[in-house]
Amino acid sequence: MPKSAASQVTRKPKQPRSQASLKRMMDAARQLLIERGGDEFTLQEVSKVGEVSIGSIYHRFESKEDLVRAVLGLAMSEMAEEERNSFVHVLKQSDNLASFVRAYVTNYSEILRDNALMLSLAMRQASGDPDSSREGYRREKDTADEMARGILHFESEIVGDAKVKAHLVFHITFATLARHLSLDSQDPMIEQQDWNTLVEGLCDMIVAYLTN
Amino acid sequence: MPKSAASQVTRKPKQPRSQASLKRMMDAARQLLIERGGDEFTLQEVSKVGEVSIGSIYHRFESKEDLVRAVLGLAMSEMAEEERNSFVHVLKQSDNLASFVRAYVTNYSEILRDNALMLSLAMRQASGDPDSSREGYRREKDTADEMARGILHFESEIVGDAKVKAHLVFHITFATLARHLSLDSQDPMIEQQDWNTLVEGLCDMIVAYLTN
Amino acid sequence: MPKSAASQVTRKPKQPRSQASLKRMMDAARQLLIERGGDEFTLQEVSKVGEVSIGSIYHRFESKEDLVRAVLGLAMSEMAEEERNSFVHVLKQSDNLASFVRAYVTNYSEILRDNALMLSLAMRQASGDPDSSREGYRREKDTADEMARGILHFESEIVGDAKVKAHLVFHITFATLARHLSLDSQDPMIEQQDWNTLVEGLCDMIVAYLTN
Amino acid sequence: MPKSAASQVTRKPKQPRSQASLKRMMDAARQLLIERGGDEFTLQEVSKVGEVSIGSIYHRFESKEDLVRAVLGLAMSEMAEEERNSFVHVLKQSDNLASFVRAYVTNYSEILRDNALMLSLAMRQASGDPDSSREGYRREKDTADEMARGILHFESEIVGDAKVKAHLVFHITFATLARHLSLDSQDPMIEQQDWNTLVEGLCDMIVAYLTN
DNA sequence: TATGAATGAGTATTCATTCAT
DNA sequence: GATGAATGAATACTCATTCAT
Repeated sequence: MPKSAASQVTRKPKQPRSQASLKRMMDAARQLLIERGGDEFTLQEVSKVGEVSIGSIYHRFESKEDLVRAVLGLAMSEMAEEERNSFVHVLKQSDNLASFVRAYVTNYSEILRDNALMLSLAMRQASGDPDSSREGYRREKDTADEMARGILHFESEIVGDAKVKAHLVFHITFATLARHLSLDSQDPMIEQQDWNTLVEGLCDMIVAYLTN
Repeated sequence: MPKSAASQVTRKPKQPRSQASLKRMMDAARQLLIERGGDEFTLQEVSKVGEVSIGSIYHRFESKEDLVRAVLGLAMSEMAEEERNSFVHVLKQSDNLASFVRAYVTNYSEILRDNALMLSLAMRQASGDPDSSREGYRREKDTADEMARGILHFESEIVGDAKVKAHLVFHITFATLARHLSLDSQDPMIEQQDWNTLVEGLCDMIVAYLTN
Repeated sequence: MPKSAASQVTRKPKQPRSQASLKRMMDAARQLLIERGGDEFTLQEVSKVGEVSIGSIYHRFESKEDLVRAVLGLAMSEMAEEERNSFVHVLKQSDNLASFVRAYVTNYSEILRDNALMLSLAMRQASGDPDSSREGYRREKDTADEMARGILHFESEIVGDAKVKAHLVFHITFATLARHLSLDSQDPMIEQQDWNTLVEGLCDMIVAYLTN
Repeated sequence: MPKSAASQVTRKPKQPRSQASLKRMMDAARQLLIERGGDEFTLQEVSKVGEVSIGSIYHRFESKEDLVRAVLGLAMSEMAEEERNSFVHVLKQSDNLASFVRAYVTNYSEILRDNALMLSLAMRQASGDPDSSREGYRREKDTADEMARGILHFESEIVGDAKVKAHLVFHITFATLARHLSLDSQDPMIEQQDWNTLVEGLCDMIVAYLTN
């Protein structure tokens, strides 16, 4: 069971009333984060939207940055959870390397797409905040390990060092998808058509690489 | 011959004195941009470092943002110029697809690495500024076209639609390299060892994709 | 009972501490307004003189202009109150039209004279600020109505349409007095001698007009 | 013949080219003064609109304020000239006091109305600028003297000290008309209907005063 | 004389954070 | 614990005026 990311930066309230207020302020912050496409909101606004006093926010978080970090961390946690669930599902249905890769990349790209805004904010946050950066790397590594484990199920089809290749594949996959999603969070991103072409090409490339 | 990017946002001064002052303010801004890793500097500082009055800055640029845009645009222009020069060189020395890809990716990754900070700033700028975004897309497309032209020199070795594959290859190359450089500009990035592994793996993947 | 003009532009604080701070900032602003003969003062100065933080000012008012508007509005309110009090007094002591007119104009001119600076500032404010303008018109109309009511006490002495004449008389009275006070707020205005002549002549003219 | 007001604050250029440039800058300033309803324009704008260099402006005027003063002074001069012309005309056609007063006030009010904006700017200018203030008083006195001379043509009809009464009449006339014009320069002023009522009432009052 | 680039002092406003109630 | 009024440092931008060319 994933531990709440918020717990890492917050005094955990025991009272239900306090838990509700913590939820309200984080929800408000998330909402504003999405609306504004960044942290260009004031704590006054969080206070208003979430119906929490500013003092309460400072009772839970040491700074505005802390609050934002917690919200993004939680979002990333939830995304990781989605990934794990999706992964189990994908693995069950795949009986060869090509179909696994295709299924995995497709699913993963959808998850990234759904979380594009929060992800890009978390990545922006990471540059410049060593803690977030480390956290991000850790999470990315977890996912990479997982994908590698999946690929290794089909080790017999792979030519060369399966482990090394698997990790490389993940990094390239993530970089490519992330870039084409997060390059810009408000534009319509890439056209659906191009997106499909990109994903398919990427899969072909991966399979070619692993099996040659 | 590439036209200075600055010319697109600036009244071009004819006087040598003015040109010098324009250069001083842009240099100062670039220096501060690098030192601070972002636009967290004041115009007072630009004024001091560049020995230009604040009024002069506003005489040339409509806003601080404009100044930053111009500096980043110029840096991107210069990088594009480097790319073009490098490309000619690379093409001359390569007599098969594998060696071209290897040489190109290696050279390109070095150029990106040298310009990592400015590039990441430009990318950050692009998200949220449609104009910069468009400009960035245009530039990326130019480079993609160029790389594709290079790959097509070895069309005979390629299996499938060379043109489509070539463009895909560029996008994946750029995404992978950019991500591993720009994700964070102040950390020591990736270790040199890992970096070499990444670049080599990427090349193998590309070649495998193109020739299968 | 007149409602404080300030209440119309300000969040009314319930706490005594806050009320005190609101009073301090308005007093400071009024003082500076008078000292400088206009709004050529900075909020830094208000902050210093009134011993209130700049933030507090912005907590109460949306802008410097708003603060000035509130101070002038309050001053005009107070002046209107003075007028009302004076009017009752004047009416009691007068037993014929001539003596009423003389008493009224004299008293009114003294009130205007005492408030000359704030009045001229409010008039300046009104030009260019529709809200203030409307407010000014309303106030002027109220006073005109009142004076007309006074004159109508002596309707039997009046030749022609008493109501119409009464309003005209007020407008001419106000214009004449205001002009000779506000034309310039720092100069020694008109000499006392001339002023007396003016007021007397004005009264004569009014009486002649009403009774012919 | 009226001496140009500008001559009092300006070095007079002998060259026709210079005269043209002086005219251009004053015209530009007048235009901007009218457009903006005040001196809220920059010398850059004067420079652009009038196609004169900023240096040229400073060659003719010591400061922006000086330029504005000159433009307003010129406008006031022209208005005075209009008044004089109108006065001669009015006097010729009038054969009794009442008709003279009526004609004079009507004409005068039209002149004021046509010059309302420049007049109100000049009055604003005067408060706070002793020189302009004195100039304004002088001009007003000239007009007062003139009107008094007119009234004295019908001395036989007047009861009391004609001279004293005449001056008072002028001041009250001017104050009333000026106030109802300049109170606000952008609003539609007073309705035409009210305006006519005001002017007629004023005339009646004056005649009643003079003949009783 | 004419030009217009350069100067830089001056100021309203924002908002994270504190702390008295 | 909760509240939200108070704090005040920090900063982009304007524009009259000067003066080198």
